[in-house]
Amino acid sequence: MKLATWNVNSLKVRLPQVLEFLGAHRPDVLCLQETKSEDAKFPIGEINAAGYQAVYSGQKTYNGVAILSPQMPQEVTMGIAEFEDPQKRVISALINGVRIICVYIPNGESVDSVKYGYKLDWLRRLNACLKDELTRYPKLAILGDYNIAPEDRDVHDPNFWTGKVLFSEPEKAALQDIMALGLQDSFRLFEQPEKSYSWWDYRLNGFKRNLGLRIDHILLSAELAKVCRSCTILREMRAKERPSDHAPVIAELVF
DNA sequence: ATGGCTTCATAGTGAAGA
Repeated sequence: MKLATWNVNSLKVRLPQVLEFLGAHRPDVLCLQETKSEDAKFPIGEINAAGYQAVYSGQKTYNGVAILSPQMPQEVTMGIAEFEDPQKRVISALINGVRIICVYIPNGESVDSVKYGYKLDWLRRLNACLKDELTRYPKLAILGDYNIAPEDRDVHDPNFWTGKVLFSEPEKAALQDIMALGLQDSFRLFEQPEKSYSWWDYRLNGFKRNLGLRIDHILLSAELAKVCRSCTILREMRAKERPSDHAPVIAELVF
């Protein structure tokens, strides 16, 4: 079973690349973030024509998440339980007996921004929600754009990024608290190339100079980590014409 | 080594992303 995640930075703009990706990799699950698409404008026809079903929760201009699968997703829920949030950042579903949670964690803007406080509060609420999901679904995968680089090796210049948003201690601690629920970073279950990142700034030739951060993750419950055989960042998608600033990440599970 | 892209909503600029 192949599980993938990709922040597409506008599904409307990236739809041709998404369809190409589905054809090339045939994932069983593809989680999308930053669709920036109202539900009424979601390109369901093109996705169905590619052999995929989709569930989605979007809004105009900002945010927006979706789960694509050849099978119709079951037990679909939107958002975080018991948390009223107008921003469309979470969608969950059961696919093939695996609970899939697609997340677009807030960016935070900067550590002195009100959005940073929202991000930390949001992470606490996600933690509580995941704790509950784990009790109900031992086979749990949380995929998405976390907007947090977990360790020094996930950042092109740790000195530059120390204390900055995406790499500040409270953010890293919040991610560790989530992993302490019993979740593993699938990417680090395997040997990986040095300087592996999933996002590169559009500015300053960030991709060509590999000035990146690894902020897109696939976290797996113990039961799924046991059967995970690979996890790969598909950086070639970032090298295409008119790319998203994020590359997809894909993990393979063998039951 | 972050003002220096890209996208969206709009009709010339501004917000937001990371």
